[in-house]
Amino acid sequence: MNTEKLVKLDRIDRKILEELQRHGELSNQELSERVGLSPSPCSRRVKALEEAGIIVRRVTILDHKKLGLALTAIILIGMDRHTPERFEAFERQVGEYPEVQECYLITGQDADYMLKVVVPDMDHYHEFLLNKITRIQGVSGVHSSFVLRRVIDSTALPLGYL
Amino acid sequence: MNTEKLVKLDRIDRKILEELQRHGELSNQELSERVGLSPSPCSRRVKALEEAGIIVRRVTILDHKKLGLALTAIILIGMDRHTPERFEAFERQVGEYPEVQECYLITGQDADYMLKVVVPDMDHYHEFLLNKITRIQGVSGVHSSFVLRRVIDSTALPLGYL
DNA sequence: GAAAATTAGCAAGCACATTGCGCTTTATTT
DNA sequence: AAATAAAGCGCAATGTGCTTGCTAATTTTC
Repeated sequence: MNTEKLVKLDRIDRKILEELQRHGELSNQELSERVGLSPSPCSRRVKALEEAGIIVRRVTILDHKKLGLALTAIILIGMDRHTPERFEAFERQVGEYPEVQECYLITGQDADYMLKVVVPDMDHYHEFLLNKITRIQGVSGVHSSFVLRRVIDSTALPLGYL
Repeated sequence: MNTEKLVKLDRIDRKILEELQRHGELSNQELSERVGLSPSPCSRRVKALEEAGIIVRRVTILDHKKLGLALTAIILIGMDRHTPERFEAFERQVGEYPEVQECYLITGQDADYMLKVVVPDMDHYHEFLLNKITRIQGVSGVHSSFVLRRVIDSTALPLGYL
């Protein structure tokens, strides 16, 4: 199984992860200084963390407003029937839409899925909802909320529990 | 103002952003090949995109399961009074908690804030809710949902609208 | 259609990442 | 507790990739 949480992380590994999850642009040289190591063992540790699958990938965060993507919506979706076929079809379809940044199957009586969707404006959102979401088989209830302000928008995990 | 959406992006810029927002680890050399450019102008374009603020930052995505952070919760929170003081205090407090990955002020009658929270397990979640969230002045309603499965978990923006 | 400005490509210099190796430190075993 | 084994750090060298100046070509503007 892939459940190899046997990977032991010491204090320096945690420091490396803490730095990298916020500053992915750091050079190995600067990273090594921040964690109190010389470049070579630092490079080796990062490589090991990648191979262990703890470091999954690197991404670049873009400014949505400057790209004309001003509207972020949170959509709660309920399904009519809770069958595997319904869920599979929904997930396959939703995966085709680049507007969907996040899609989670969640607990709760109100909804089955929570989506985070990014579009230029309300017109485009309306169109997205009508032509894409509500057309998917099995979607029975849809509740939209809109993001007024991004108080916290991070990808960092809490490493204090390790 | 910072509302300089006057930044003109041609086809190559869009290609660069499309690649980088999914593959932040790409070397400039490989990126230049993918977008059909030689290394030097590619490097210059990336630098320009950074200086224009379109590229905000680079981050590293970690595997939460391998780090023993198996529980992700979606929390909808309602406030008793909709005063600026209440909101400011709430946001300041929430910003102190590393478990909170996302916090949005949202529209809707059911809730004022939506939070995405990452913790090791249900025990820790319970503790987090009791000792941290419900202790914040003004929090009146709290509704928790838990992520059963991550269907889509991306940071990529839809660049097709540009 | 001509001039100006922007941008690509080349080459060189430079910085950085990486690998091998000896040494120190930590862990293990008797 | 001593000796041996194992893991990890740092140094130095090599190789790769990034970046900057300059010329040529392309695109844009008047």
